[in-house]
Amino acid sequence: MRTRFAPSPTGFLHVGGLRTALFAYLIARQSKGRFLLRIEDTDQQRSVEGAVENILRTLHWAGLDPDEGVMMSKGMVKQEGTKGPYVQSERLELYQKYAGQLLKDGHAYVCFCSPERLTKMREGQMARKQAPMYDRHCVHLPKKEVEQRLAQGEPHVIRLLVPHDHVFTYVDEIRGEVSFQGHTVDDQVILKSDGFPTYHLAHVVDDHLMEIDLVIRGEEWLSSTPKHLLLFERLGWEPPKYAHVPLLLNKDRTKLSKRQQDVAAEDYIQKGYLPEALINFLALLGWNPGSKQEMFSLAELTEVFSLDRVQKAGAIFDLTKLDWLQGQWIRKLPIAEFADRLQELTAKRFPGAAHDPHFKERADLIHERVTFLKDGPDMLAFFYAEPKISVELLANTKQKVSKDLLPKILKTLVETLESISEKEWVIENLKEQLLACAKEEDLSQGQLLWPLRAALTGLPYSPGAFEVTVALGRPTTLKRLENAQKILR
RNA sequence: GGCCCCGUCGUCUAACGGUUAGGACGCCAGAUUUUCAAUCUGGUAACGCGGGUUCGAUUCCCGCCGGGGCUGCCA
Repeated sequence: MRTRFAPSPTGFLHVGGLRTALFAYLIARQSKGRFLLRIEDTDQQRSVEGAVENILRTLHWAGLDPDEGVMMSKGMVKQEGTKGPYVQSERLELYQKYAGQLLKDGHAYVCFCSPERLTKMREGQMARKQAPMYDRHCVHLPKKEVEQRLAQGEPHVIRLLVPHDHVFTYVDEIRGEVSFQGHTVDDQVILKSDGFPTYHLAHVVDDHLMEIDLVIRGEEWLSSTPKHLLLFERLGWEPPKYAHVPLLLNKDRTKLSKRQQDVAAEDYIQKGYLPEALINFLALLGWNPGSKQEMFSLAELTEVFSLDRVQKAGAIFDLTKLDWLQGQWIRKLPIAEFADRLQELTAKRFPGAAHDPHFKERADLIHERVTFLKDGPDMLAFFYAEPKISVELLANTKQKVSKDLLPKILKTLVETLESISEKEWVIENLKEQLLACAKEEDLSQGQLLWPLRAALTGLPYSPGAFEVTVALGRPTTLKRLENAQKILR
């Protein structure tokens, strides 16, 4: 199956767009077809510089690289494929040609109405509580007059002539049968006065010429589908299948908007979400596997995805589950990969981390405790910088460590640990010795271990006391305990 | 206003006439524990309303209500 994603380069890639792209990608992959990327830049005003690069980069991040059309190669945007160009502004003659054909066959007509007249017309219709629709003012202009005005270069558009007695019915891949009465469908402009096509004509011409089998797009297009169906019919082409996916919603169930929360995929990248997590989350918004499985890699999705399990209703874009998935995916990262990614990040704060031979073991200590990679450096800070410790931190009510008790505890810790040689400095042994010592001194485990951990890390929470003691090594451990003793005085 | 789409826990969802309406996230409680997480166990919570059809409706039909999308020479 050939599917496509066809964004407008009007800014950053919207998460809803990313989801649509994901679905199209999955269908193409699982049917061993192709996933195309086409740029819909027919609105010159709204095109934004750099938007194409950004869209491509985001798709790449998500693992959804297109295999035909507009793509990225060595950091440069280029087009690949035999059905191009894949940028609509480069296909103008094509649209004009087909618009001319429709005109010639009487399926479309030239309209000279000014924007002012149209506005006035609509206002009148609304005041009369009528549906705003073009009143066909220009439909019956004598052929001669049309030619004459055209020859004089009068601004005009081309409109699709919609037969009012026509009933449009089609079977949507997600919604089933949908139908519209012809008289409720407007004579839409298909070619603008600047010679650019509107979405409607461009979509039909391109998806036919690019041999797209299945159009997956947002639900906002559902009500324009009859126009597209008519265009295919009038051009003598077979229409593709359509799948209108439900919209992503704000908390108040309105269409997801920038006003209420971050909608650019870019925002989520910057917040540190893993592509695996975002993709997994997006897939589960509006689609379900029909099983109890919650975590899906892109490969697994390709395996089991199907449009008939896509929800009809819109889904609120609620991030709580995304955070959970993020935690799941980060813990699922193999330790080597987790360490690699974290090392780079940590080295930016602590250059020493770059060549730390023990980095992997250290990273492993926080693997289960971290949800975002960017929280990692803070959690590893005590390995690369002297921790700031205070009496307030060393004492802890919950652990029943009072300030009065601290000198004794620290002294005990120092004595016990000093008695352990470098060679015996392994977790099992430390555990055995320290626990025995606690018992001897009539201290609870918490009373002994909280000050140890706090003195070593300077943090209210961190990996366990034994793990930290081993990871830091004997000299550093003893030095930090001495420092702790000093601040008591 | 018109047209179209939609309606199960707070959220994402399962169910395709008969279930104690299931799962996940969240939340709450407990377990574990040297802290924080993580992990495990348990709990909380939903079929929008009214009519039909049927022995039986969350499920099928109709109406209402509610929500959304479209209604541009934007996509």
